[in-house]
Parts: sequence; structure tokens; C-alpha cells
Amino acid sequence: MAKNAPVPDALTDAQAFVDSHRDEGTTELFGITELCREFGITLRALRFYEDKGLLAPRRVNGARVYTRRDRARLALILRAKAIGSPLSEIKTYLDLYGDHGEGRAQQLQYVITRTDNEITELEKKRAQIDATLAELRVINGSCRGLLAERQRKPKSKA
Amino acid sequence: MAKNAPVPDALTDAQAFVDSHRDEGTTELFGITELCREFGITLRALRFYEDKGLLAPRRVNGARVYTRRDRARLALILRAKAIGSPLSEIKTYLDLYGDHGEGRAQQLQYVITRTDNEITELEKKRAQIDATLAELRVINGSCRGLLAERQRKPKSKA
DNA sequence: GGCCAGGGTGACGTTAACGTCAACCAGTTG
DNA sequence: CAACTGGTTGACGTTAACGTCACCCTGGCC
Repeated sequence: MAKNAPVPDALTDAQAFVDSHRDEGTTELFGITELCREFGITLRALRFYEDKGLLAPRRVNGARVYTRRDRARLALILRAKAIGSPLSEIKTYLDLYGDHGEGRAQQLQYVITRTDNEITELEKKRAQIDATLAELRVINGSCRGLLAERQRKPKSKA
Repeated sequence: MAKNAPVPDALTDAQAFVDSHRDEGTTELFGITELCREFGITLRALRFYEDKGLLAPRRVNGARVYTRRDRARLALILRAKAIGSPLSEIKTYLDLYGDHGEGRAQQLQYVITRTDNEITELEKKRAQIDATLAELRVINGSCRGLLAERQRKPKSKA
């Protein structure tokens, strides 16, 4: 739609995920227990996220009713949590997704700098993980080596 | 020392970092404030890690004295924290580093499975980060596009 | 009408990772 | 010696992210 380069799958997925947060068309609805089972979280947790303002499901007779868009937001929340952001950050983080088509220039600029910052932060974190992975592989390899050695000559002590 | 392939830098670094946790040779010593300033943490935090059994510096006249090996452990602790592990996990995590040369087969096997598990966990986390990065770049790009468009024709509203 | 499952609202408990504060020591410097 | 400086140990306070509990309401259904 935008570029003519051979679009990698990751980009397509990312675009779709971003789009799903603006999806208001579908009428598919979810109950609270349904959503909890789907994502493997507790009722308490889901209500807690709502208390914190991360979700705002509609109510039918007092009961919470979630739309497909709420579901997408929840997915984002959980992934952000897995990455390590606190809920307080996730709150503002969610605003980055959503529709910017009608945003004023200032709003757009804000989103740009925010995403820029998030991106560099995540890249740092990724670097830490890569370093740790490299070390764990070194350790793993050396242990495997020692073990193999020991199995070839099991009685040699000195 | 082991392989004859063109060793990448990352591997060399990883090996060096792992080795530093077994370094008992150097006599270089550090005070508590010195270490805190170097790593940008508080005295309270450092003592807290000690309470949790993550560090065990020697004492001179009651005062804590850290060796180069303690310093390496601290670096590992902080990186693990940055990645997201709780201190309780880091405790057992630290045992993976250190010398396995004299370990029995069972001990070696334990380290191998532990590292295997850690590696797959970290790879998952890395995938989450990559997905998020892709999305943030999509958002960032689209905002930049909109902004540029708006700057070319600043008065067009409808 | 009785009863139960499913959902809702407080309110208090809990764990992790420190921050903060008070009170105490040990060396040293004027 | 007295006043500092830098270190030590409790002990209590705090924030985040829920868990747990008690109690209430509501729609079926037999």
C-alpha cells in the first residue's frame, strides 16, 4: 500500500496489529471470563487494568462487555508487561497506537518523539538480551564439552 | 582456544565476561561507595542485594570490601535486572556462571538444562521486543508521513 | 419461591525492591 | 578532645500488581 519493496512478513504483521487497535467495525463481543481464559490471566487482573484506566469496556446491565478493539488493547498490555514496562507506562504507551489521521501537528510530533525514545530503549534492552544469550551459549557449550570429555574417559580423575 | 573459525567479537566479549566471574587472581579492591557510583546504584540497594545473598563481600573492620569478582557479579546482577529477572531468580542464575571445571556430571547436566531453558526464555522475550519494535516503526513512519504531508499543504482542511 | 452460577464492588493482605530515618562506630584532623 | 566523614545495622514506610475474602445482585430453572 505504501512501499513497493518486497514487504517482509514482520512488517505486515506489525501493520495488522497496529490496525487492529483502531478496529471499530466488527461487532464481535467477549465476556470477561472468556477473555481471561484466552489470555491466561485472572479476573482480578483484568479488573485491575480497568481500574488503572488501561481498559474501558462497555457495560451491559453492569456486566463488562469487551469489543475486538478492547481485546487488541489487552494483547498489547500483556506484551508490554512481558517486555517489562510497568502499567503506568503502558497507559501512555497505548495512546501511541490508535488513529493519528486527524491529529494536529503537535500531537503527531509528540508521538514521533515518544516512539523514537521507546525504540532506542527497546534496542538497548535487546542488546542486553543478546549479550546474555551469547554468554549463556558459551557456558552451555563449555559444559557440554566437559560432559562429553568425562564420558569418553569416565575413570580418569588425575 | 577452542574453535578455529573466525571468532566474532560478541563471542569474545561473552567469553571474557564469563571468565571475569572466576577471576580470583587480581588483588584490586573496591569500597562500597566507589562501586555504587560506578554502577549508578544506591548504598541501600547494594546492601539489599547482599541481604538477599547475591553478594558476599569480605569485611575489613566491619566495612565491606569488594573484589574484582564481586564487581563482575554485580554487573551481572544489574544486567539481569534490566532484562527483567527478579532478584530471587538472579540468585540461582549467578550459579550458572563460575567454574564448572571440577563439577560432577550431574552438576554439569543441571547447568546445561538450566541454560537451555534460560536461552529459550530470552529468545521469546527478544521476539516480543522485535515485534514491538516493528510496530513502533510503523507508527513512527506513518506519523512522519502525515506530518510531512501536512507541512506541504498547511491550509487544506477539507 | 429457593437455589445456584456468574458477575460486581469494596477492603484488606502480600511480595518485591528498595527509600528513609535513627542511632551507633572508627579513623582523622584541627 | 570535639567535630567530622564514611561506614553499619535495624526498623519502618512505600509503590506496584495483584490475591483473597466478604458481601451483594441477577437471571435461570425446577
